[in-house]
Amino acid sequence: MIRIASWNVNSIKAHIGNVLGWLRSAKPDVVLMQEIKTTEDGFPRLEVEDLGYNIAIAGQKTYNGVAILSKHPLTTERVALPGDETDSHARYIEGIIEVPSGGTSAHRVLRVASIYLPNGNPANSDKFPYKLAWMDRLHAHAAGLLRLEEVTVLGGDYNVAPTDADVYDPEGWRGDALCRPESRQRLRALLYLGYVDAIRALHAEPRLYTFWDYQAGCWQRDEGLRIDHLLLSPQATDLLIASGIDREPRGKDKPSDHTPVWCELDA
DNA sequence: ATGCCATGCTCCGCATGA
Repeated sequence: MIRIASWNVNSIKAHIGNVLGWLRSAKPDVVLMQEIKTTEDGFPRLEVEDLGYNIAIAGQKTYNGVAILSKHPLTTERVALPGDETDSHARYIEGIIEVPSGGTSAHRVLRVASIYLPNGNPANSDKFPYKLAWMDRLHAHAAGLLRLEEVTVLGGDYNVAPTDADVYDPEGWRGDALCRPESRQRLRALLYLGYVDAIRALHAEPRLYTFWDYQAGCWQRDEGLRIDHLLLSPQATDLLIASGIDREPRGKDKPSDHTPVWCELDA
């Protein structure tokens, strides 16, 4: 059994206490982390390694930045999404994890990516076409990964609420880049390739959110959005046992505005 | 209609976020 989580921590340095506390209690085997907001030299590597994690980082000063944490051996495959050499944002890192299987020296290969998809707001600015182009690049790369027929998890902050059921106030968010039809169409296109949303595969209940704005008491009113996702390849979907959203970190003092989403694979 | 709150840096006002 392997537990894989994705969490936008909104600055690893500002929230390291909450992150370490959650790692200790939730004990995920793999963490796909977004918005670390630091270069590799500013990442609190020793504190995380002390909890038994290997670390792979694609860092950036001030903004963005993604990482992979793994209790099992981890190899970095790429630190950028292919398709645009001029894109300097640290929004993608992909790695290979060797998961021990059985009592022998055999292992199963797990491929994971930590994704921080562009927000895209305001939707009438050049940030929106950047988001859509980024999603097109992700589609092309994700299609290539499917041809490998591996156990693959593409997890992260997709900055897209798939349907109105994933938004507390669909009408109010209608024109937002997180909910625009162009964004949702591209997220659906990833699913049509063959990837499965680990939450929706197992949960039909309403008000499943992963993000609550800091403002206007959104957390206290449970006014959130589901924008963090774990997309599973068919080979990973075959192993899917459980999934969920861990709301506890969002209720702590000085929290990230996102909370972890997780799944368990029978691997 | 706007700000609300929070992050980091050209660090006390700004850009960015969702």
